[in-house]
Amino acid sequence: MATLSVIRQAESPVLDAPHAGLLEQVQFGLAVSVEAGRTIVVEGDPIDYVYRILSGSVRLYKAVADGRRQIIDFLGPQDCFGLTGFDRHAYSVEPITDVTLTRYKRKRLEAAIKDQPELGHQLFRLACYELNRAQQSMLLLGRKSADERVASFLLDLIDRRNDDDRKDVSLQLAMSRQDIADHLGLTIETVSRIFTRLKRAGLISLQDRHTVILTDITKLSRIADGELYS
Amino acid sequence: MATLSVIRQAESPVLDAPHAGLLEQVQFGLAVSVEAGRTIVVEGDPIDYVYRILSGSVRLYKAVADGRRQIIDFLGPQDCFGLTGFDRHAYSVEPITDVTLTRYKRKRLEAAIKDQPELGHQLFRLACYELNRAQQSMLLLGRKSADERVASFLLDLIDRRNDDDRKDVSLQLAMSRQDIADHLGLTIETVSRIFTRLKRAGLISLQDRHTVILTDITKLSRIADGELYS
DNA sequence: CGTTGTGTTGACTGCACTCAACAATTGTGG
DNA sequence: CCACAATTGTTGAGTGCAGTCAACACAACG
Repeated sequence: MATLSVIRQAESPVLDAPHAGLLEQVQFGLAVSVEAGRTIVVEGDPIDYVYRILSGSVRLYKAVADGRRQIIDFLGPQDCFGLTGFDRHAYSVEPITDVTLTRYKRKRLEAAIKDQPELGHQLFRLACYELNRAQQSMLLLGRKSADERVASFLLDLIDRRNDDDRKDVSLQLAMSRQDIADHLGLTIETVSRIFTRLKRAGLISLQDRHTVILTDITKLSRIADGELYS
Repeated sequence: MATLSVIRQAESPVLDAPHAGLLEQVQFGLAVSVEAGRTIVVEGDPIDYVYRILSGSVRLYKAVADGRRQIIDFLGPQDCFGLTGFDRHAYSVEPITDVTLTRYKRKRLEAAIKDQPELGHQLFRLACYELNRAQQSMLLLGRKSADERVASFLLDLIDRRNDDDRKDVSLQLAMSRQDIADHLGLTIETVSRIFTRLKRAGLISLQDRHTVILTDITKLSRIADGELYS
């Protein structure tokens, strides 16, 4: 399991992103840090803690025996994970950059819900939000072409970025091409090819490997929604 | 939108399936019936009711502009739907057989949760359960071969069947091959081919088109988990 | 008994995968 | 700081799994 180094008792930052703010009021969180490459939780492990990201990004994934991997989601600052409603983790979690998190003892969190019904309601909303995301991904993985998947992925990143500037169309991809492929049900080669294809078509521009600028969001949206054939 | 004919005020049946029992205590449900082919709710519609199935089966699905369809899940008796945590339906729902449901006014349900925290907790567990299922489907759709998908599907049906007899290995498929295909991200032809392949391999036996008997669950499980190559 | 809908099987195609070489970037030790 | 190695990403050539198109089989139904 993971090696977590304790930094300090949590102090609550303030944000107003979609389902953010969650767990911020909870007093007993403990801040920890994990360096990239280590593991935070493993699929199937008993759930002792629930986590909230302070800085950095992580990937949640499920794996098959022979090494195949499906990345369920990427999470960034203010996002929470480890809450499954059951007593075992449904997925593994690894940092894709160095990460700092606040962790909350599950038992204490469950106790806190009894006193604060509003907290329970927030957790419910969070589960629903993730359910919606997962079901949207099912459509993507089951019925969309490779181009549609990549376009959807880029637009999703733009939408979710809890950034002040809604018009900003530049993205920092913290994750590798392999991660993107494992999230979209593709191979690195296919992802790479589609990036260059979108670039040649003038829909995106690649500054460096991890910086993408969406130069034609309208057309990208059409592709993502299956209204355009590339 | 749907045409629903009111039958009678709900009386609560008693069951102890995984997340069943839910909403049974709620007093104000109204029983309605929908015939196969009609629509119960449409993706994007405002949520006025939450539903619980009394008899029959339904499919939940998302659609793309050009007609492509991803079936999120099939639901049967005692299962609930329409609860998204937001104010619009995330998917469309259609019966695959004639169906009777109890429907609950959303507003009244939300009010009831305030008085009964336990009800809220149950809804949370339900959302988590569906989240787990959706994430499992992401792995299936993103990373599994056609054979693995079909094997997983059949085993999932066996597992979920709230039947007394755990050893029974016969299945009644209420849904069509097209439905199965749209659930597994395949085509009807591929589904059909794999059914006959599994039959020839002696893993299943097809009585008629809608009756499948799993004759080698062990091997099917190996296939589903990617430990076998056909 | 024909008609219509649903499922099966075959022949062929194509999108994304595999394999492989190369390019660019990052990291490491001298 | 450079040289080298290791990692990550890109591009090309060829393959294969699942899709497409098409014909046929079988039920269900009026």
